[in-house]
Amino acid sequence: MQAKPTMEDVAHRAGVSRSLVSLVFQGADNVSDARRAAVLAAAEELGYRPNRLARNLAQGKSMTIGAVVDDLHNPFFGTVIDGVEQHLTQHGYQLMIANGARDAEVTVAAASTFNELQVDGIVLIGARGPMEPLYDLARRVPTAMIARQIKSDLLDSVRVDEHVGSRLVIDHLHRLGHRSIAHIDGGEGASAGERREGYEIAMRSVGLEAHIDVVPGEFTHEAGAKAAVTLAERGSMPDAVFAGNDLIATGVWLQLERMDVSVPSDVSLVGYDDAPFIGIGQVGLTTIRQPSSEIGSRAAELLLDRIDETPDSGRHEAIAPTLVERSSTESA
Amino acid sequence: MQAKPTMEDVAHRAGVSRSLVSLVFQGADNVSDARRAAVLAAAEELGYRPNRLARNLAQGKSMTIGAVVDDLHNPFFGTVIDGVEQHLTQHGYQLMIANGARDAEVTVAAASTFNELQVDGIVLIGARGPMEPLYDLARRVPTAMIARQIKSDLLDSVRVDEHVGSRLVIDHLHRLGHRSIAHIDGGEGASAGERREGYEIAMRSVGLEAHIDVVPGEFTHEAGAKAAVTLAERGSMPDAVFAGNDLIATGVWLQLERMDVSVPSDVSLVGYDDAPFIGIGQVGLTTIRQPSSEIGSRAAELLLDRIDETPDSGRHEAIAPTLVERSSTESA
DNA sequence: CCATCGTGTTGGAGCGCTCCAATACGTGAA
DNA sequence: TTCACGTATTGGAGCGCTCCAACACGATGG
Repeated sequence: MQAKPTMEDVAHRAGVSRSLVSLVFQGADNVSDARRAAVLAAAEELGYRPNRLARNLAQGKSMTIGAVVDDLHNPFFGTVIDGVEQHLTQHGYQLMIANGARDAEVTVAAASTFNELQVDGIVLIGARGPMEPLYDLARRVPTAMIARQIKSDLLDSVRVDEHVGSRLVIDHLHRLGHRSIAHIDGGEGASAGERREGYEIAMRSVGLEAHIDVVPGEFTHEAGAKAAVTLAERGSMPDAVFAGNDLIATGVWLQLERMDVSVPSDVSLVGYDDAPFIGIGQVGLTTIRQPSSEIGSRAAELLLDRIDETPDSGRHEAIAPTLVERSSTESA
Repeated sequence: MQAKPTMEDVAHRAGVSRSLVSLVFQGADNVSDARRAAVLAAAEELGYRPNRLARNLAQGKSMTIGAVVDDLHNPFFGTVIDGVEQHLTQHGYQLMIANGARDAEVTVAAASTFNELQVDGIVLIGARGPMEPLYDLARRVPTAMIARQIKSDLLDSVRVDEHVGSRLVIDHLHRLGHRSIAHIDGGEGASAGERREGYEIAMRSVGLEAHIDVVPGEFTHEAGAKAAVTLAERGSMPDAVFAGNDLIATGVWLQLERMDVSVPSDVSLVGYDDAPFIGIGQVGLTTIRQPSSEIGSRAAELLLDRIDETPDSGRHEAIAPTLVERSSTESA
């Protein structure tokens, strides 16, 4: 690692002032061509790279946005990030990502670090845990939240209406003649609660309250497999399983197959998210599709608005999801 | 957004000097309990958060590492990141992630930004494109590379021996009696070239050079589906398909099913990476397992060593992968 | 020929912090 | 009581940059 040249070095070499070098690197237009060329040449020769840390400190802004993602392994979040990133780069912002590792404290810590790093805004993707620390954060730095139902003037949010999603699932299964429909939930995961609620509401509204059966889980493949075991150990399998998301669904599916229970002939299975890989194999997974990329870019848009001018109220948008019917579900 | 209090403000409120506040926040031990308490109280009351930007600038280090990931959607990279992150946090470093979006220029740009942001080190995960700009980067900031075969003293690297992996695949298929084995490659993706080479070498060594058939692809689900169409349009299907990675394999699989070609009875299919979801369904995908998390943590370890003390030579490690036999392959 | 203007350029202060040398202040030894 | 010493605290310089007021200077107009 050679010692890093600074603007001062470049200025000296080019025979101009530090200020002039600064102007050149900011792309100012009132710099004579000769000097500009001299500066650029000197910078090139020295291998000079601007120190953005110093620049950000001096300017008081960083043109970067921090995103904290609840789980990097969740393909849904991956697509959301695409949307966020696309919108941000279009507007000259840089996106920096940190992993929340499905842990509320890690999430808050990562977000705080972003704050201390003076990012211009923060996007929380599927953040879990108590809202208070997150509100506290939102008071300090413009924040947008994705995939969680909240109502606050401190930040904006975009999510899918999970009650509608759950309703679509239950209606679909009910129409196919299934009665005992178990739900494996996402535990503490963002929107896990709403999906669970939506499931219960929907079950009631089709007269299946007696069959309400929530198996506690997590938004992971492993939790899905574990839940399948739990179901099996109870003796009688339900007619159908509504998994909290696709990751859970694939875990359930794999485990059921291992136990010689087949999908869909023995049990119908529905996921949630429409991850890219779940159409695979003889049997595609019936699931709920969320416009993930759009959700991401919309959240980014709200965030940039908020950075421009802090509004006195929060904007909270909920988008209706749709059911994608494949072959992991069939009539009873 | 309330105006941000600075150390000066805290110092003033606590009736001490700015330096003392600094000492408290650095956890210095030679500060009297009374003053420390006063400082902490003042900070609390003002809602003070240290500005890490300023701190990093003054200290000349940031205790953060930047990772540029070729493709956030690739589950293999996700697990690699886990490994990297685990090792780094253990050693007090923070991990910041940026997306390379499967594009060499985006990758270099992201890495440069990290450099300008004065990160202490950079991890390139599956970086593609010409090495020159990456070497240039490695000259400025300690760098480690994952999943790409290189030989340079400027940086360290950890990867899987792709030739061994390809060899395992071909041997497996050959032993099952398959002869025409097509390979769908990962295009410009890191290690795509080595897998392709490995495929060709292995095919030759089992006497199948006449059947060498590389279908150009990309490390994505979509490219896999497209390649399946390409194969189908040629009239005769190969006996088996060796997909460049699991993403491609799932794409191929899905598309084959759509075209009524079944796996494995009509075509045996092998993937690469052992992504968590591919065991799903009646038929699990036979694939190559890489110890991804270990690869990540090992790379992080090499990087931290390099940060401690710049070595005059690069360390390049290659780990042998293993074959996981599931049911997407069967005898001819 | 001098005042006026505009384009280019510059020095200095400042962003919020760290770090070091210098200082203040007890405390125990002489 | 005095001196030396160690501990706690402080002011100032500096990290690499931006921004602004000030300035130099050739071109313009009366």
